[in-house]
Amino acid sequence: MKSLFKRPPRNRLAATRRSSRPVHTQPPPHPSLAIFSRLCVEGPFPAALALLPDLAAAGLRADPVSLTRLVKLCVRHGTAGDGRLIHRHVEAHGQLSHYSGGAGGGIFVSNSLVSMYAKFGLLDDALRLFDRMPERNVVTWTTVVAALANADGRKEEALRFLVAMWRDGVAPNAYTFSSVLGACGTPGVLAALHASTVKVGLDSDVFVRSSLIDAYMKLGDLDGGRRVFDEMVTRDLVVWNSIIAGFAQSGDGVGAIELFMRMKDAGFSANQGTLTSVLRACTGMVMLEAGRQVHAHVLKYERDLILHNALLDMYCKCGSLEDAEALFHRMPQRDVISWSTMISGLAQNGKSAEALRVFDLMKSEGVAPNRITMVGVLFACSHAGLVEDGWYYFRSMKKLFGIQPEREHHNCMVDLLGRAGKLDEAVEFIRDMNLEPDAVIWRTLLGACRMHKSGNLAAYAAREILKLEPDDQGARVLLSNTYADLRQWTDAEKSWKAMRDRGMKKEPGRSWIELEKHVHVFIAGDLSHPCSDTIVQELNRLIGRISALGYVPQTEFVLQDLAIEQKEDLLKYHSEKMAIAFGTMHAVGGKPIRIMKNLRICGDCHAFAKLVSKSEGRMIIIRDPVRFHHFQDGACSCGDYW
DNA sequence: ATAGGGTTAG
Repeated sequence: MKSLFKRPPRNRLAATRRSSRPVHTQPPPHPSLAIFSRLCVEGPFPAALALLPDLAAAGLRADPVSLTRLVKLCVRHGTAGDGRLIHRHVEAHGQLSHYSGGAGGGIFVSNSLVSMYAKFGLLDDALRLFDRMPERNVVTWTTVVAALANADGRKEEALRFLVAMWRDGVAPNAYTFSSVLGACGTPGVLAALHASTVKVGLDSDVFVRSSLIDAYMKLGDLDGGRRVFDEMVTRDLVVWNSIIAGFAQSGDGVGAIELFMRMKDAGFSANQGTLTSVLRACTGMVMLEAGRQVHAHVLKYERDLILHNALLDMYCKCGSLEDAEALFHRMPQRDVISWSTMISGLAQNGKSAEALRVFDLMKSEGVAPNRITMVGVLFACSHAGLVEDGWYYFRSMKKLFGIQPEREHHNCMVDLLGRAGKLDEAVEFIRDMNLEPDAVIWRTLLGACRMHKSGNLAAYAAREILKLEPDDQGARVLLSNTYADLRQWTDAEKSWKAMRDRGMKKEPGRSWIELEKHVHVFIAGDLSHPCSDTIVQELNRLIGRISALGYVPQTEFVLQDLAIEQKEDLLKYHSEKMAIAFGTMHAVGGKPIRIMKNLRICGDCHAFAKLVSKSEGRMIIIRDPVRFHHFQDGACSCGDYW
């Protein structure tokens, strides 16, 4: 150590040759600085922090290594105030340039301060310091780019900073690319950035790859993500997690689970992130049994809230409220998402009163609701016909919780009023709201009109939808049928022609059912399932049994112009009926039959399921895109109100 | 001194 402070013997060749680095002359540090440095290494750290203002007042500069170490400690302990204190020392007497210049490791200090501000979410402070720095290197730029890419609503800025750094002559590295790829808002930008990574030879970096996969998937380009994944030779766990998450999030639960199996074959074991995505895949496919298996692995991670929330949601969306509630009460911590999940889960499963009780409990525990919580609360009101409560929550959410009602909340209100048969009020609500109504709102109104058989208003809503989305086939079909019902044949003919001209095809109804951890898909009118013959036999048997209970096919649910026999045939092979028949054929023990479908259940299938639950003495649970139907002993949890 | 993957609604 001592030699550091001695001038090197200039005239002795051996000595100069031995040291490859130039040796600087340095005076011994001021005693206060020496104490400060020691405190930064050995602690107590508050004492080191307390010393900073005195050092600055005495015009003394703390050494960069110690300061950087202190900044890191502030980040670790979450003490942003202390971070600011260090920043003040750095800026005292105009010394910022010393702590952000290239030589002597000074820039490490400023970079760590920028990073500190970013980690505390104090982005504007980070940017202010960034602007004041006389020099910036790739780390400085990357820190800011990453912070902007991760903050919501500032993705374009992240891209602008990337361009600016490029122009400033600082080349992005793998850190920069892996951060900025998440900020791509369009396929074009992503393609350009992907090309850049190739050009600078960084596209084989695993961090860059996993970000690429994630970016493609988030933009809905599953094939793009898959291509990057397939091209990889060495994958790590995060890469696997990225692709699995991408599939799970885009609704391909089967694909996600297949990849998960491959991941295990490749010798990786799941971590919390993997399990969360696998649970989401199970949730999407209503794979309760598979989800339960995952639950066994979740037990190791008792403190992981995200994972537990995913598990909770899986039980809710698989219609198993007993499991959901048991888990909810056992969870060591609960955050807004846990509460929101439970509230929506109860509401969707027809337990609105309980959902509102849980909401009260949430408030009494001091957890602040967010806008998604309020969607669940309003949903609960609307599906229980609690018009007054709904109005109350809608009107007071701003004042009570500081949440401004947005589009989704207005939509809930239209649903609330419409469902309750207050169609005029719903229309009035749409007219008076401060937002321009979109197709979603009109579709909600349309649903209410159908429920309450209000033909004229339905046609009005359908026309509004078609103004905004001319290809909405549901609205088009409904409009044609309304005209037909009203015997307005010219209009009906015009509407049918419009459909033919657009070559519109109805999205086929699909139902999924899990059997022994495999998912079987049924498509309306498609008899290509390997067991189709026996399924048709079983369907006939069920129809025979429920006919005795009064079942008559309700052909008005076929929105096509066909002969009655053809309509009956179409009805008979609705996907959920086939799935129910498949379920009753393979029924074991007293387990409910669980089915998920992509469209909302039609009135005929609803009646069918109710009667089958009675004739077969078995519970049937059907999840449609919006809510659940628990059929038991001839009745449904939705109270025939959906 | 800088980086990638996971949860609620519609």
